[in-house]
Amino acid sequence: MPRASNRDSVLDAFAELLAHDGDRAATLDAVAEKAGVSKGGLLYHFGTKEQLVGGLVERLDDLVDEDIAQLRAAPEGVVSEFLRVSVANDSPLDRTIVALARLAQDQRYPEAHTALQRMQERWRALVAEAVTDPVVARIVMLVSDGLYFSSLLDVAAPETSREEIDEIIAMLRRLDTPS
Amino acid sequence: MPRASNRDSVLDAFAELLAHDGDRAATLDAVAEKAGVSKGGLLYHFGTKEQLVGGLVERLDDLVDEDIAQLRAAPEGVVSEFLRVSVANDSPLDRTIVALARLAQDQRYPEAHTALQRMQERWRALVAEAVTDPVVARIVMLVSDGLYFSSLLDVAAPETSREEIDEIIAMLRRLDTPS
DNA sequence: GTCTATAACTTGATAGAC
DNA sequence: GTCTATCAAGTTATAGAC
Repeated sequence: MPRASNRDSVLDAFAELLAHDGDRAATLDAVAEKAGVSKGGLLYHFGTKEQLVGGLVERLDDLVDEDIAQLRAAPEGVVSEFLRVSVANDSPLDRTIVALARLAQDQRYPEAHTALQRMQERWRALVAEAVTDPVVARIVMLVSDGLYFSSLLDVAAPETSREEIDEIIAMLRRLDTPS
Repeated sequence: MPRASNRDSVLDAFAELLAHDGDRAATLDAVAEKAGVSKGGLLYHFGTKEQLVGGLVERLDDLVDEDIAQLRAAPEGVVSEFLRVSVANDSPLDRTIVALARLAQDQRYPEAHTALQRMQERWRALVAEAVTDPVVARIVMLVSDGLYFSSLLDVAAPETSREEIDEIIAMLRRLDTPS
């Protein structure tokens, strides 16, 4: 598999425009310009906008594969790592999630919606394995969703700091292992 | 103040299209048709789309006033009522929040963004009053955000039921009053 | 593989009749 | 207050040269 191709740059530009400037800013013109190709050049790689979305969906699936593996291997435990990654950090995974979340709110791109559902379900199953109390597991998922809500709208309470996340993790862990 | 005017129907139609079908579906044409007026008629009441957004922002502010009063008066306590209301129930407030959340992701409507921030800050202050532990307060806000994230994307784990919310509330309450 | 040019359509907004 | 045109700008997509 070749790397850093023009195709990849187009996908990068698409994701970044979506995540940073919103759905409406991510026009084919804007994506082409940001990627440094012409619109015709873009449309050679992705014949329609839907195929562009499809490319992003593929990328999400791959990044989630990596993420799940990383969560399983985390020495501190699945929940801690899961919540730490959930706080917006502008990683490739983060950007891809926000980009697809923007698209998922447009009824024209159901694949974006189902891709996010797939991801959510994989996370849910993993957290359910790692946590004893199902209510705690639910809270963990909702806190993670809340963190993504924040990066989607940039509106939730003054961004969650690393220390706050640590405190939240500690409290939820205490909650799952009743003394 | 007159009620059920054409102006109100236009605002209803706008909110419903935004919340149910997304940003792109809420065109002036679609809003006018759903409200049962012509586009010219719509534009008599709201001269630009920005004024239409402004109307929704006003409505949110009013509904949040009511909501805050209701939370303060809740016999079961602020947190319980707050989280119960946060789960999607298609109330006027709920619909208005989702509608403005959709708009807030478009850089053309900063008022939508600031209106949601105002709301969030009022809720945050109220919850901070009612809860002893600041970490618990933060979790409460994030769980609420998570619930709205779910109704925004219709993607989070199989919708939260009334019973689940009750269990979550009970657990968070226990957490705030250490034995 | 990449480009320019342009077609076909949609959207927000204006003009002016009633 | 409400309506019917109509316009100007922007968007996806196609055609065809290089």
